[in-house]
Amino acid sequence: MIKIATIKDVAEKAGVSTATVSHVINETRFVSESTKEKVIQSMKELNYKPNKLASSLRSKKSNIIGFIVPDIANFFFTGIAHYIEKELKQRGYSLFISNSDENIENEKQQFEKLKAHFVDGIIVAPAKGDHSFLVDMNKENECPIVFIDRKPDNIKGVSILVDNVNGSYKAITHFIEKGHKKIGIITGLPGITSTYERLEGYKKALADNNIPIKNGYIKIGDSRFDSGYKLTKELVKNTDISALYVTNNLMCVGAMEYLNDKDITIPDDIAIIGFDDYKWASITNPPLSVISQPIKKIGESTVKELMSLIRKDNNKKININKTIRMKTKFIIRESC
Amino acid sequence: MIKIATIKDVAEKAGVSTATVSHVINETRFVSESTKEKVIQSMKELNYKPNKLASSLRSKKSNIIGFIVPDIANFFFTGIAHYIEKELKQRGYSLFISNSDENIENEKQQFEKLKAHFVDGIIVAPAKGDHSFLVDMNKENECPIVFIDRKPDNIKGVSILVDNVNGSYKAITHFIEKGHKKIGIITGLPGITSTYERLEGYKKALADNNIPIKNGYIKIGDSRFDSGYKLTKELVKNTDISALYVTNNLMCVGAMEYLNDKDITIPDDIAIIGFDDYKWASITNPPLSVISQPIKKIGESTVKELMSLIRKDNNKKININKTIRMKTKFIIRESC
DNA sequence: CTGAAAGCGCTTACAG
DNA sequence: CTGAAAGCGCTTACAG
Repeated sequence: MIKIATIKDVAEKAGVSTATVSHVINETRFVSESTKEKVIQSMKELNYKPNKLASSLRSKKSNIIGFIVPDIANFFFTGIAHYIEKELKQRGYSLFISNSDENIENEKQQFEKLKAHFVDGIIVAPAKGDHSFLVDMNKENECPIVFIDRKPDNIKGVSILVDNVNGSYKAITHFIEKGHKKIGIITGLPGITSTYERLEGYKKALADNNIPIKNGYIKIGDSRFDSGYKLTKELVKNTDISALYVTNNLMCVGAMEYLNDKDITIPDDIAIIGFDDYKWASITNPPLSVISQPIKKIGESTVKELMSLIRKDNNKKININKTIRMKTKFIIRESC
Repeated sequence: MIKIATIKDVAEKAGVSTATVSHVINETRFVSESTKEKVIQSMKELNYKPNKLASSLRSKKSNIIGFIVPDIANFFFTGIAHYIEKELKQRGYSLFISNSDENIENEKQQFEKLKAHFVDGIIVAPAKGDHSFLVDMNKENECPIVFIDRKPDNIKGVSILVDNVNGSYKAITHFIEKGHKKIGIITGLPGITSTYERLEGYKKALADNNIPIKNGYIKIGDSRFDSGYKLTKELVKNTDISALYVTNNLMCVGAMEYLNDKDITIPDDIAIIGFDDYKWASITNPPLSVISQPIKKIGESTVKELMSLIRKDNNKKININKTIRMKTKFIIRESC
């Protein structure tokens, strides 16, 4: 274990002060060419790497952005993460992703950990639950936050969401146009804005077409594969639905698996529309129609908003309340 | 922006030294009940949260583990990440995931960033390229590393891999038993051990069955959807294969999409076997046969090995060289 | 054009 | 049983 070089070592070797070394590294004040050269030379010889931790401790900046996802195994979030990371990199930031597992306690811990490391901003798809801890946090230690996919109740902030109501509306209207009247829905976790909104769109489309809303057709899932399977089974056994709308990708796979298992033909016996598009949605049996979210645009827009928050001075940030809605697209394949 | 409480504030309020507060927090030496109570009370009143950054700077420990994945949008890695995070959490660690995008320069940067934040260990699926920077890094600043999925050339360390050769062997043998002799393969990125090994298994199975290896049947991909599509097209147009083995999940989706697009029936016209199992592999047209990796076990085993490295004293770590091979499973569905 | 020095918020030998 | 103080490796007003 060789001693690792510090800024002091570099300063001594170059015969300058640590201040000068620091300014050479960060380009934070003018340094004459000749001393600059000496410093750079010394850094090379010592193989010096600035310790970011110490630097963050002092400057309260890290060039790191945190992204708290509710499910690291959900393609939707990792797809967005991919684009966020790309955008961030261009601007000199790194992205650290962590997984709350849809648990507000985990999420809170991760917020604290991230803040303790002086991340310059946090992107979060908030789990269900009371987020009032955020206002306390931000009182003490301002850190820009952007909400994504959903937003917490009663908390101001900027959110990048999708036109969930309209997305559902398009799907259900399509079913109706095809003659369906008995349309089931499997929603995501309750207590999340996107769940609520997607259900709203379903109800609105039915109401606008004078089709009564039947509670038996509405199933509340947990966004995982298994509940998609199980709830589809319940709908098939207990109701006479001819169409099914599943508002989350993993549950939709579960739904299709059940229908395939039971040799229920899609779309002839039951038509189906899912949420979120993926490469594999084209090769399912039959190819799946979906309401698709613009993950690239979501990623880009998220970074853009975050950057503008980071650049603003602290006083202005607290009261920003802004919701951006991105457009969903209805991709019709063969399942409906 | 309220002033955030520090350990000094707590110490003053409680009428003790910062040393005592620190020891109460970390339980690092005995503190009498009465003073302990005073300290805890003061912490509560001030809503004190220890600054982990400062603590890490001093103690060189963070309770954070870094995970560098080569593709954040690949279900295989995020599936593993899910289990790693779960295991780590039980042991009091947090997981920060970052994405190298199969680029060694990115990976190196992320290593540095992670180390600069005194992560207690790093898990990495190394990108293609020269990893000698790792030995320099570890000379200066020892940090346990576990390699996963692949391992870098000429670098000692512990690796959690899968029996790739055998996995391929099983797939190809199955094809041969079904009467196939013209078997194509699409591999992942060159320069990665798993790619090499999976190709080896393919060649070995052919050789053991006295089937000549034809270079025209071997296509080198880049692990992404598009190359799966494109290379399948090339194989179909330029060769007479009756079976296709795709050694990566995203490329396999591309391959199936091409075959479906061209109405080439699976498995009658061309049989297909993929790598990695997913929920959606059961609902493709037809359901996909795959060589499945035990992602849960991989995650668990990775954390176990990492923990034992963290606990060992530094001198012993450097020379550890150990490879663990997990078993793949051949899941036969209807595509072969 | 550059330096001396305080300070970020902790931990930890040393001392009693 | 506890404290005074050095120090982790940086940044940054202040001063000249």
